[in-house]
Amino acid sequence: MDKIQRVGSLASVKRLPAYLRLLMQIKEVGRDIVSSNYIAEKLKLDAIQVRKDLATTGIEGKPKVGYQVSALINAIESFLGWDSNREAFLVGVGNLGSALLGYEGFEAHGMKIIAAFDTDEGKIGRQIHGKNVLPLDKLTDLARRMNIKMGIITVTADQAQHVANVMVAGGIEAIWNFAPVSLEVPEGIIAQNEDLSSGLAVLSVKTVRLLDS
Amino acid sequence: MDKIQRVGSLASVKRLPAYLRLLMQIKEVGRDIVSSNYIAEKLKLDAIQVRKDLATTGIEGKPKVGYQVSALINAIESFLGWDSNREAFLVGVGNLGSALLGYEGFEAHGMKIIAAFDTDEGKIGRQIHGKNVLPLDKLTDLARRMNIKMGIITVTADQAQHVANVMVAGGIEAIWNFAPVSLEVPEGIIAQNEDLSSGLAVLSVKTVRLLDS
DNA sequence: TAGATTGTTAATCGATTAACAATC
DNA sequence: TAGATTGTTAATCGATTAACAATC
Repeated sequence: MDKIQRVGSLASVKRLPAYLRLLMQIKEVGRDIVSSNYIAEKLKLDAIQVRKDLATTGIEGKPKVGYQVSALINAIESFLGWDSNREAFLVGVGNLGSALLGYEGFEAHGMKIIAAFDTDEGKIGRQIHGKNVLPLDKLTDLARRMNIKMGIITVTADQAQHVANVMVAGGIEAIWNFAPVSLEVPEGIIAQNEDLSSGLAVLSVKTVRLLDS
Repeated sequence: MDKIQRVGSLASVKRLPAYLRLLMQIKEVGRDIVSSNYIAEKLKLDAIQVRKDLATTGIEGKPKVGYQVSALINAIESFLGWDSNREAFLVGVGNLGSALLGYEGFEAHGMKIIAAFDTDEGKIGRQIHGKNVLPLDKLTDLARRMNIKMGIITVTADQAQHVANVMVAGGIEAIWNFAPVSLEVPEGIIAQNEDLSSGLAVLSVKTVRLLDS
């Protein structure tokens, strides 16, 4: 486990989706071979860094030639697990939750949201972007019966921990959390916090500093 | 400029919103003083790191006592520029764009979305979460006249660069980009990319590795 | 072969963590 | 005063960048 963790830094993993997108475009155009230099230039990264990042996926390029585009795509998708198809439940059908339900790109990322949950009677029973909205208290049982392993949380901060508990009770092992709280989850459960305000903070600071100078 | 950049790492800045949220809660409860240890415990961070992070905002605590909650809140808000009120334009009234238009928390972050733009005739002229949807080709002129300095991009990847160009032409200086592309912007313009697929990649890798072991 | 490109090993840089002095 | 807490200086760790060897 430790060895696997060490292979490929977290920062590398975060850049992989950008590589993947670029490679898809390159493939679309019909090119078979690509160099780290080309990728670096397009994504405004360092070529050495590109090679290091790609190496984490296990792919090998050919000196003087470059990387084979489709092999690279496969390697990245496989490394990320995006070639499989994991089913997910989403909880919290507010603005953001609805937006995620409507986003069609997730299937290309190996994830399919198959149902949504909420506690609001006005939302339960409706369909949003073709997905049924079910009562939250059905989640635990359904997740167990359908063997769902992934959950997405788009409720408010004060409800998020409760929702996480419900998910864990249902056997969900990976939680993508958009609520601005850090969740308490048992050992072995993975929680990834997606905090939009962090990004806004960075932008704000850069803006403030720019205007200062 | 270099000196200012060095003060406070990017990683520190990203954690500041979490401190701010916790401090708001603490203030709500009526507590006036807080220690770095308490904050660290609540947010599952290291106390030394908390003190380092807080120091970047310029605040000083008192040995043996701790930090004054309201002073800390003010310091963080001021450091981030969240005590001011910047007006922003949003472009791309799809699922995500609509969600952001409906998010009421931005005003607490010093940002107010005052209008939305799109190229879809079916959306132009409508209101979404109380905000008018205007034609994109009005943006440049309006941004100039209203002195708007911040833009949010929630269009698809292929449209994002064009929208960025339009924003820059309108005098917008800070762009919060949710499209999965890295934007080309002139010197002096700040573009912050918010790439959700990076987060999903991290979660995916952790999941894959977990299931492997 | 020569040149271009990969991949590895070493050096640098930045961020986190540790040790400890300062102080209310 | 003594103990608790901040703040600073040093050490460690991880990630990026540089140098260079390997190779098609």
